[in-house]
Amino acid sequence: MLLLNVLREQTDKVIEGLKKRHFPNAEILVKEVLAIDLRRRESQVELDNINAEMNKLSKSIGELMKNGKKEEAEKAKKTTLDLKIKTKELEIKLKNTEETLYEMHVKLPNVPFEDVKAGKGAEDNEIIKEPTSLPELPESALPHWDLIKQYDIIDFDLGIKIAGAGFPVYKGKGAKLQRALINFFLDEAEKAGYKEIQPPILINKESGFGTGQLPDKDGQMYFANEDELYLIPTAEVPITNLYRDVIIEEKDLPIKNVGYTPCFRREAGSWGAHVRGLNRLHQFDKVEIVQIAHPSKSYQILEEMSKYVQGLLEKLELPYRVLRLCGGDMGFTSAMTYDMEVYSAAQKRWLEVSSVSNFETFQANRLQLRYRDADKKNHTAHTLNGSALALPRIVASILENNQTNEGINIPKILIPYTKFDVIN
RNA sequence: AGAGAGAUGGCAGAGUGGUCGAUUGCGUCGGUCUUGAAAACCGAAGACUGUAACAGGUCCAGGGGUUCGAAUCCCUUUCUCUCUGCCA
Repeated sequence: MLLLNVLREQTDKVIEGLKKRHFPNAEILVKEVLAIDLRRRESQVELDNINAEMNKLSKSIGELMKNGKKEEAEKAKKTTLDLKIKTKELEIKLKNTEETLYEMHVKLPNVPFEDVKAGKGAEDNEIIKEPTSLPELPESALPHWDLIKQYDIIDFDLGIKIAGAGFPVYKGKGAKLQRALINFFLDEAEKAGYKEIQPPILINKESGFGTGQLPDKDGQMYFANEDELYLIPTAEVPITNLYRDVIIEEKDLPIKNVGYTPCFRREAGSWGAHVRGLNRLHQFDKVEIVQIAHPSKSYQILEEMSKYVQGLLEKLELPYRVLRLCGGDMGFTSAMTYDMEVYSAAQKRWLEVSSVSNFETFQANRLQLRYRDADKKNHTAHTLNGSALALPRIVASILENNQTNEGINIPKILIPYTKFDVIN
């Protein structure tokens, strides 16, 4: 959430930023929010003044009662009656104004960082880095949805039987490969200074709001109605919300956490022919890195996180490219995002396997996440996160890129984890 | 799930209708003393909002109510603890 005073003081910058996202009616909306905000403050001041008067009167009534001046006290009581009516009226008015303001305010996405290019969608993303050449497979090469059947390692039909489409069952070496990847990612993160967290995978409304999934993405999360809990779409939600309503000492920044969790996404309306096999699922595994950072360091940290994720892909010997998302393709809460895409040679497609973002203060404002500097002053912290990595597409590209006539070769770095070097 | 008790500042813990934003202890920070430290003593210190700055306002788990006035009384939600039941 953008702070209203930022909106007030940097109106043009905000409008310009939202235009980069091709956010419809940016200018009108921001101006309207500001107008309502002004109204809100006027009502607030009016109410404050009446409250001040009431407080004074109440105090004096107490004083009079104590001194036994009952009649005068009764007289004073009568004068409060008018004030009370006014207070009620103003409170209702203020509440309405606040609600209107909130509804509009909460719909404003984050302002992109200055380096982010304007753009409508995926076609406008900048390619920051890409391989000089792409792997080529023989004509007989199979996409992963055929390979998993051939070697009987991932079973979609069984998943459909017990849950539904998009809930695969991993079997034998398929399950072991998953487990190996998870352990590998967690070990690497630990080496890089991240602290491992195992969070709950159901979260409440407050948490959903804190990281910005609610109200923006309500409907994309599974919801356990009886208990009003959401299944997490990413570990970002519980791990970042660990720091909701927290004031961190400046010297403790940055805070680096990593967590492995299953992730659940309804993916309502986003299904199609191009999302076969492991390309899009309702449930998948992901290791997520999360940092709470000092505002002056957050972009440096974003670069570090991006490099870290690239390092993982290099260790897995997967061809990848790095994109900087344009305004229109970024998530609602992000100020700048790098996407890492792996080339899956049998599908001849780039698959997004990681998204690393700096949210600046957008989440922290919602979370009330602050840090205290040496002068004991509180400031809003910056939050960042990134997938490191999302499993299914990594599995898909390992299967496809490493296939041979004798079987699928396991990347060298993973063999100590899988304890086998080929799937056959 | 049932019965009871409770939720107050970083923590512990007072406060049961009127200068209470809140006694006190611990912890924290500053000072005196000391070569330095400890101890002792003195002092400071919540968050949010608002203003050019003051002022003012809000906050004692969340929401609602009673009252001129609520941390304090009533209703409600959530959570915690104890006992009973059930269960990985």
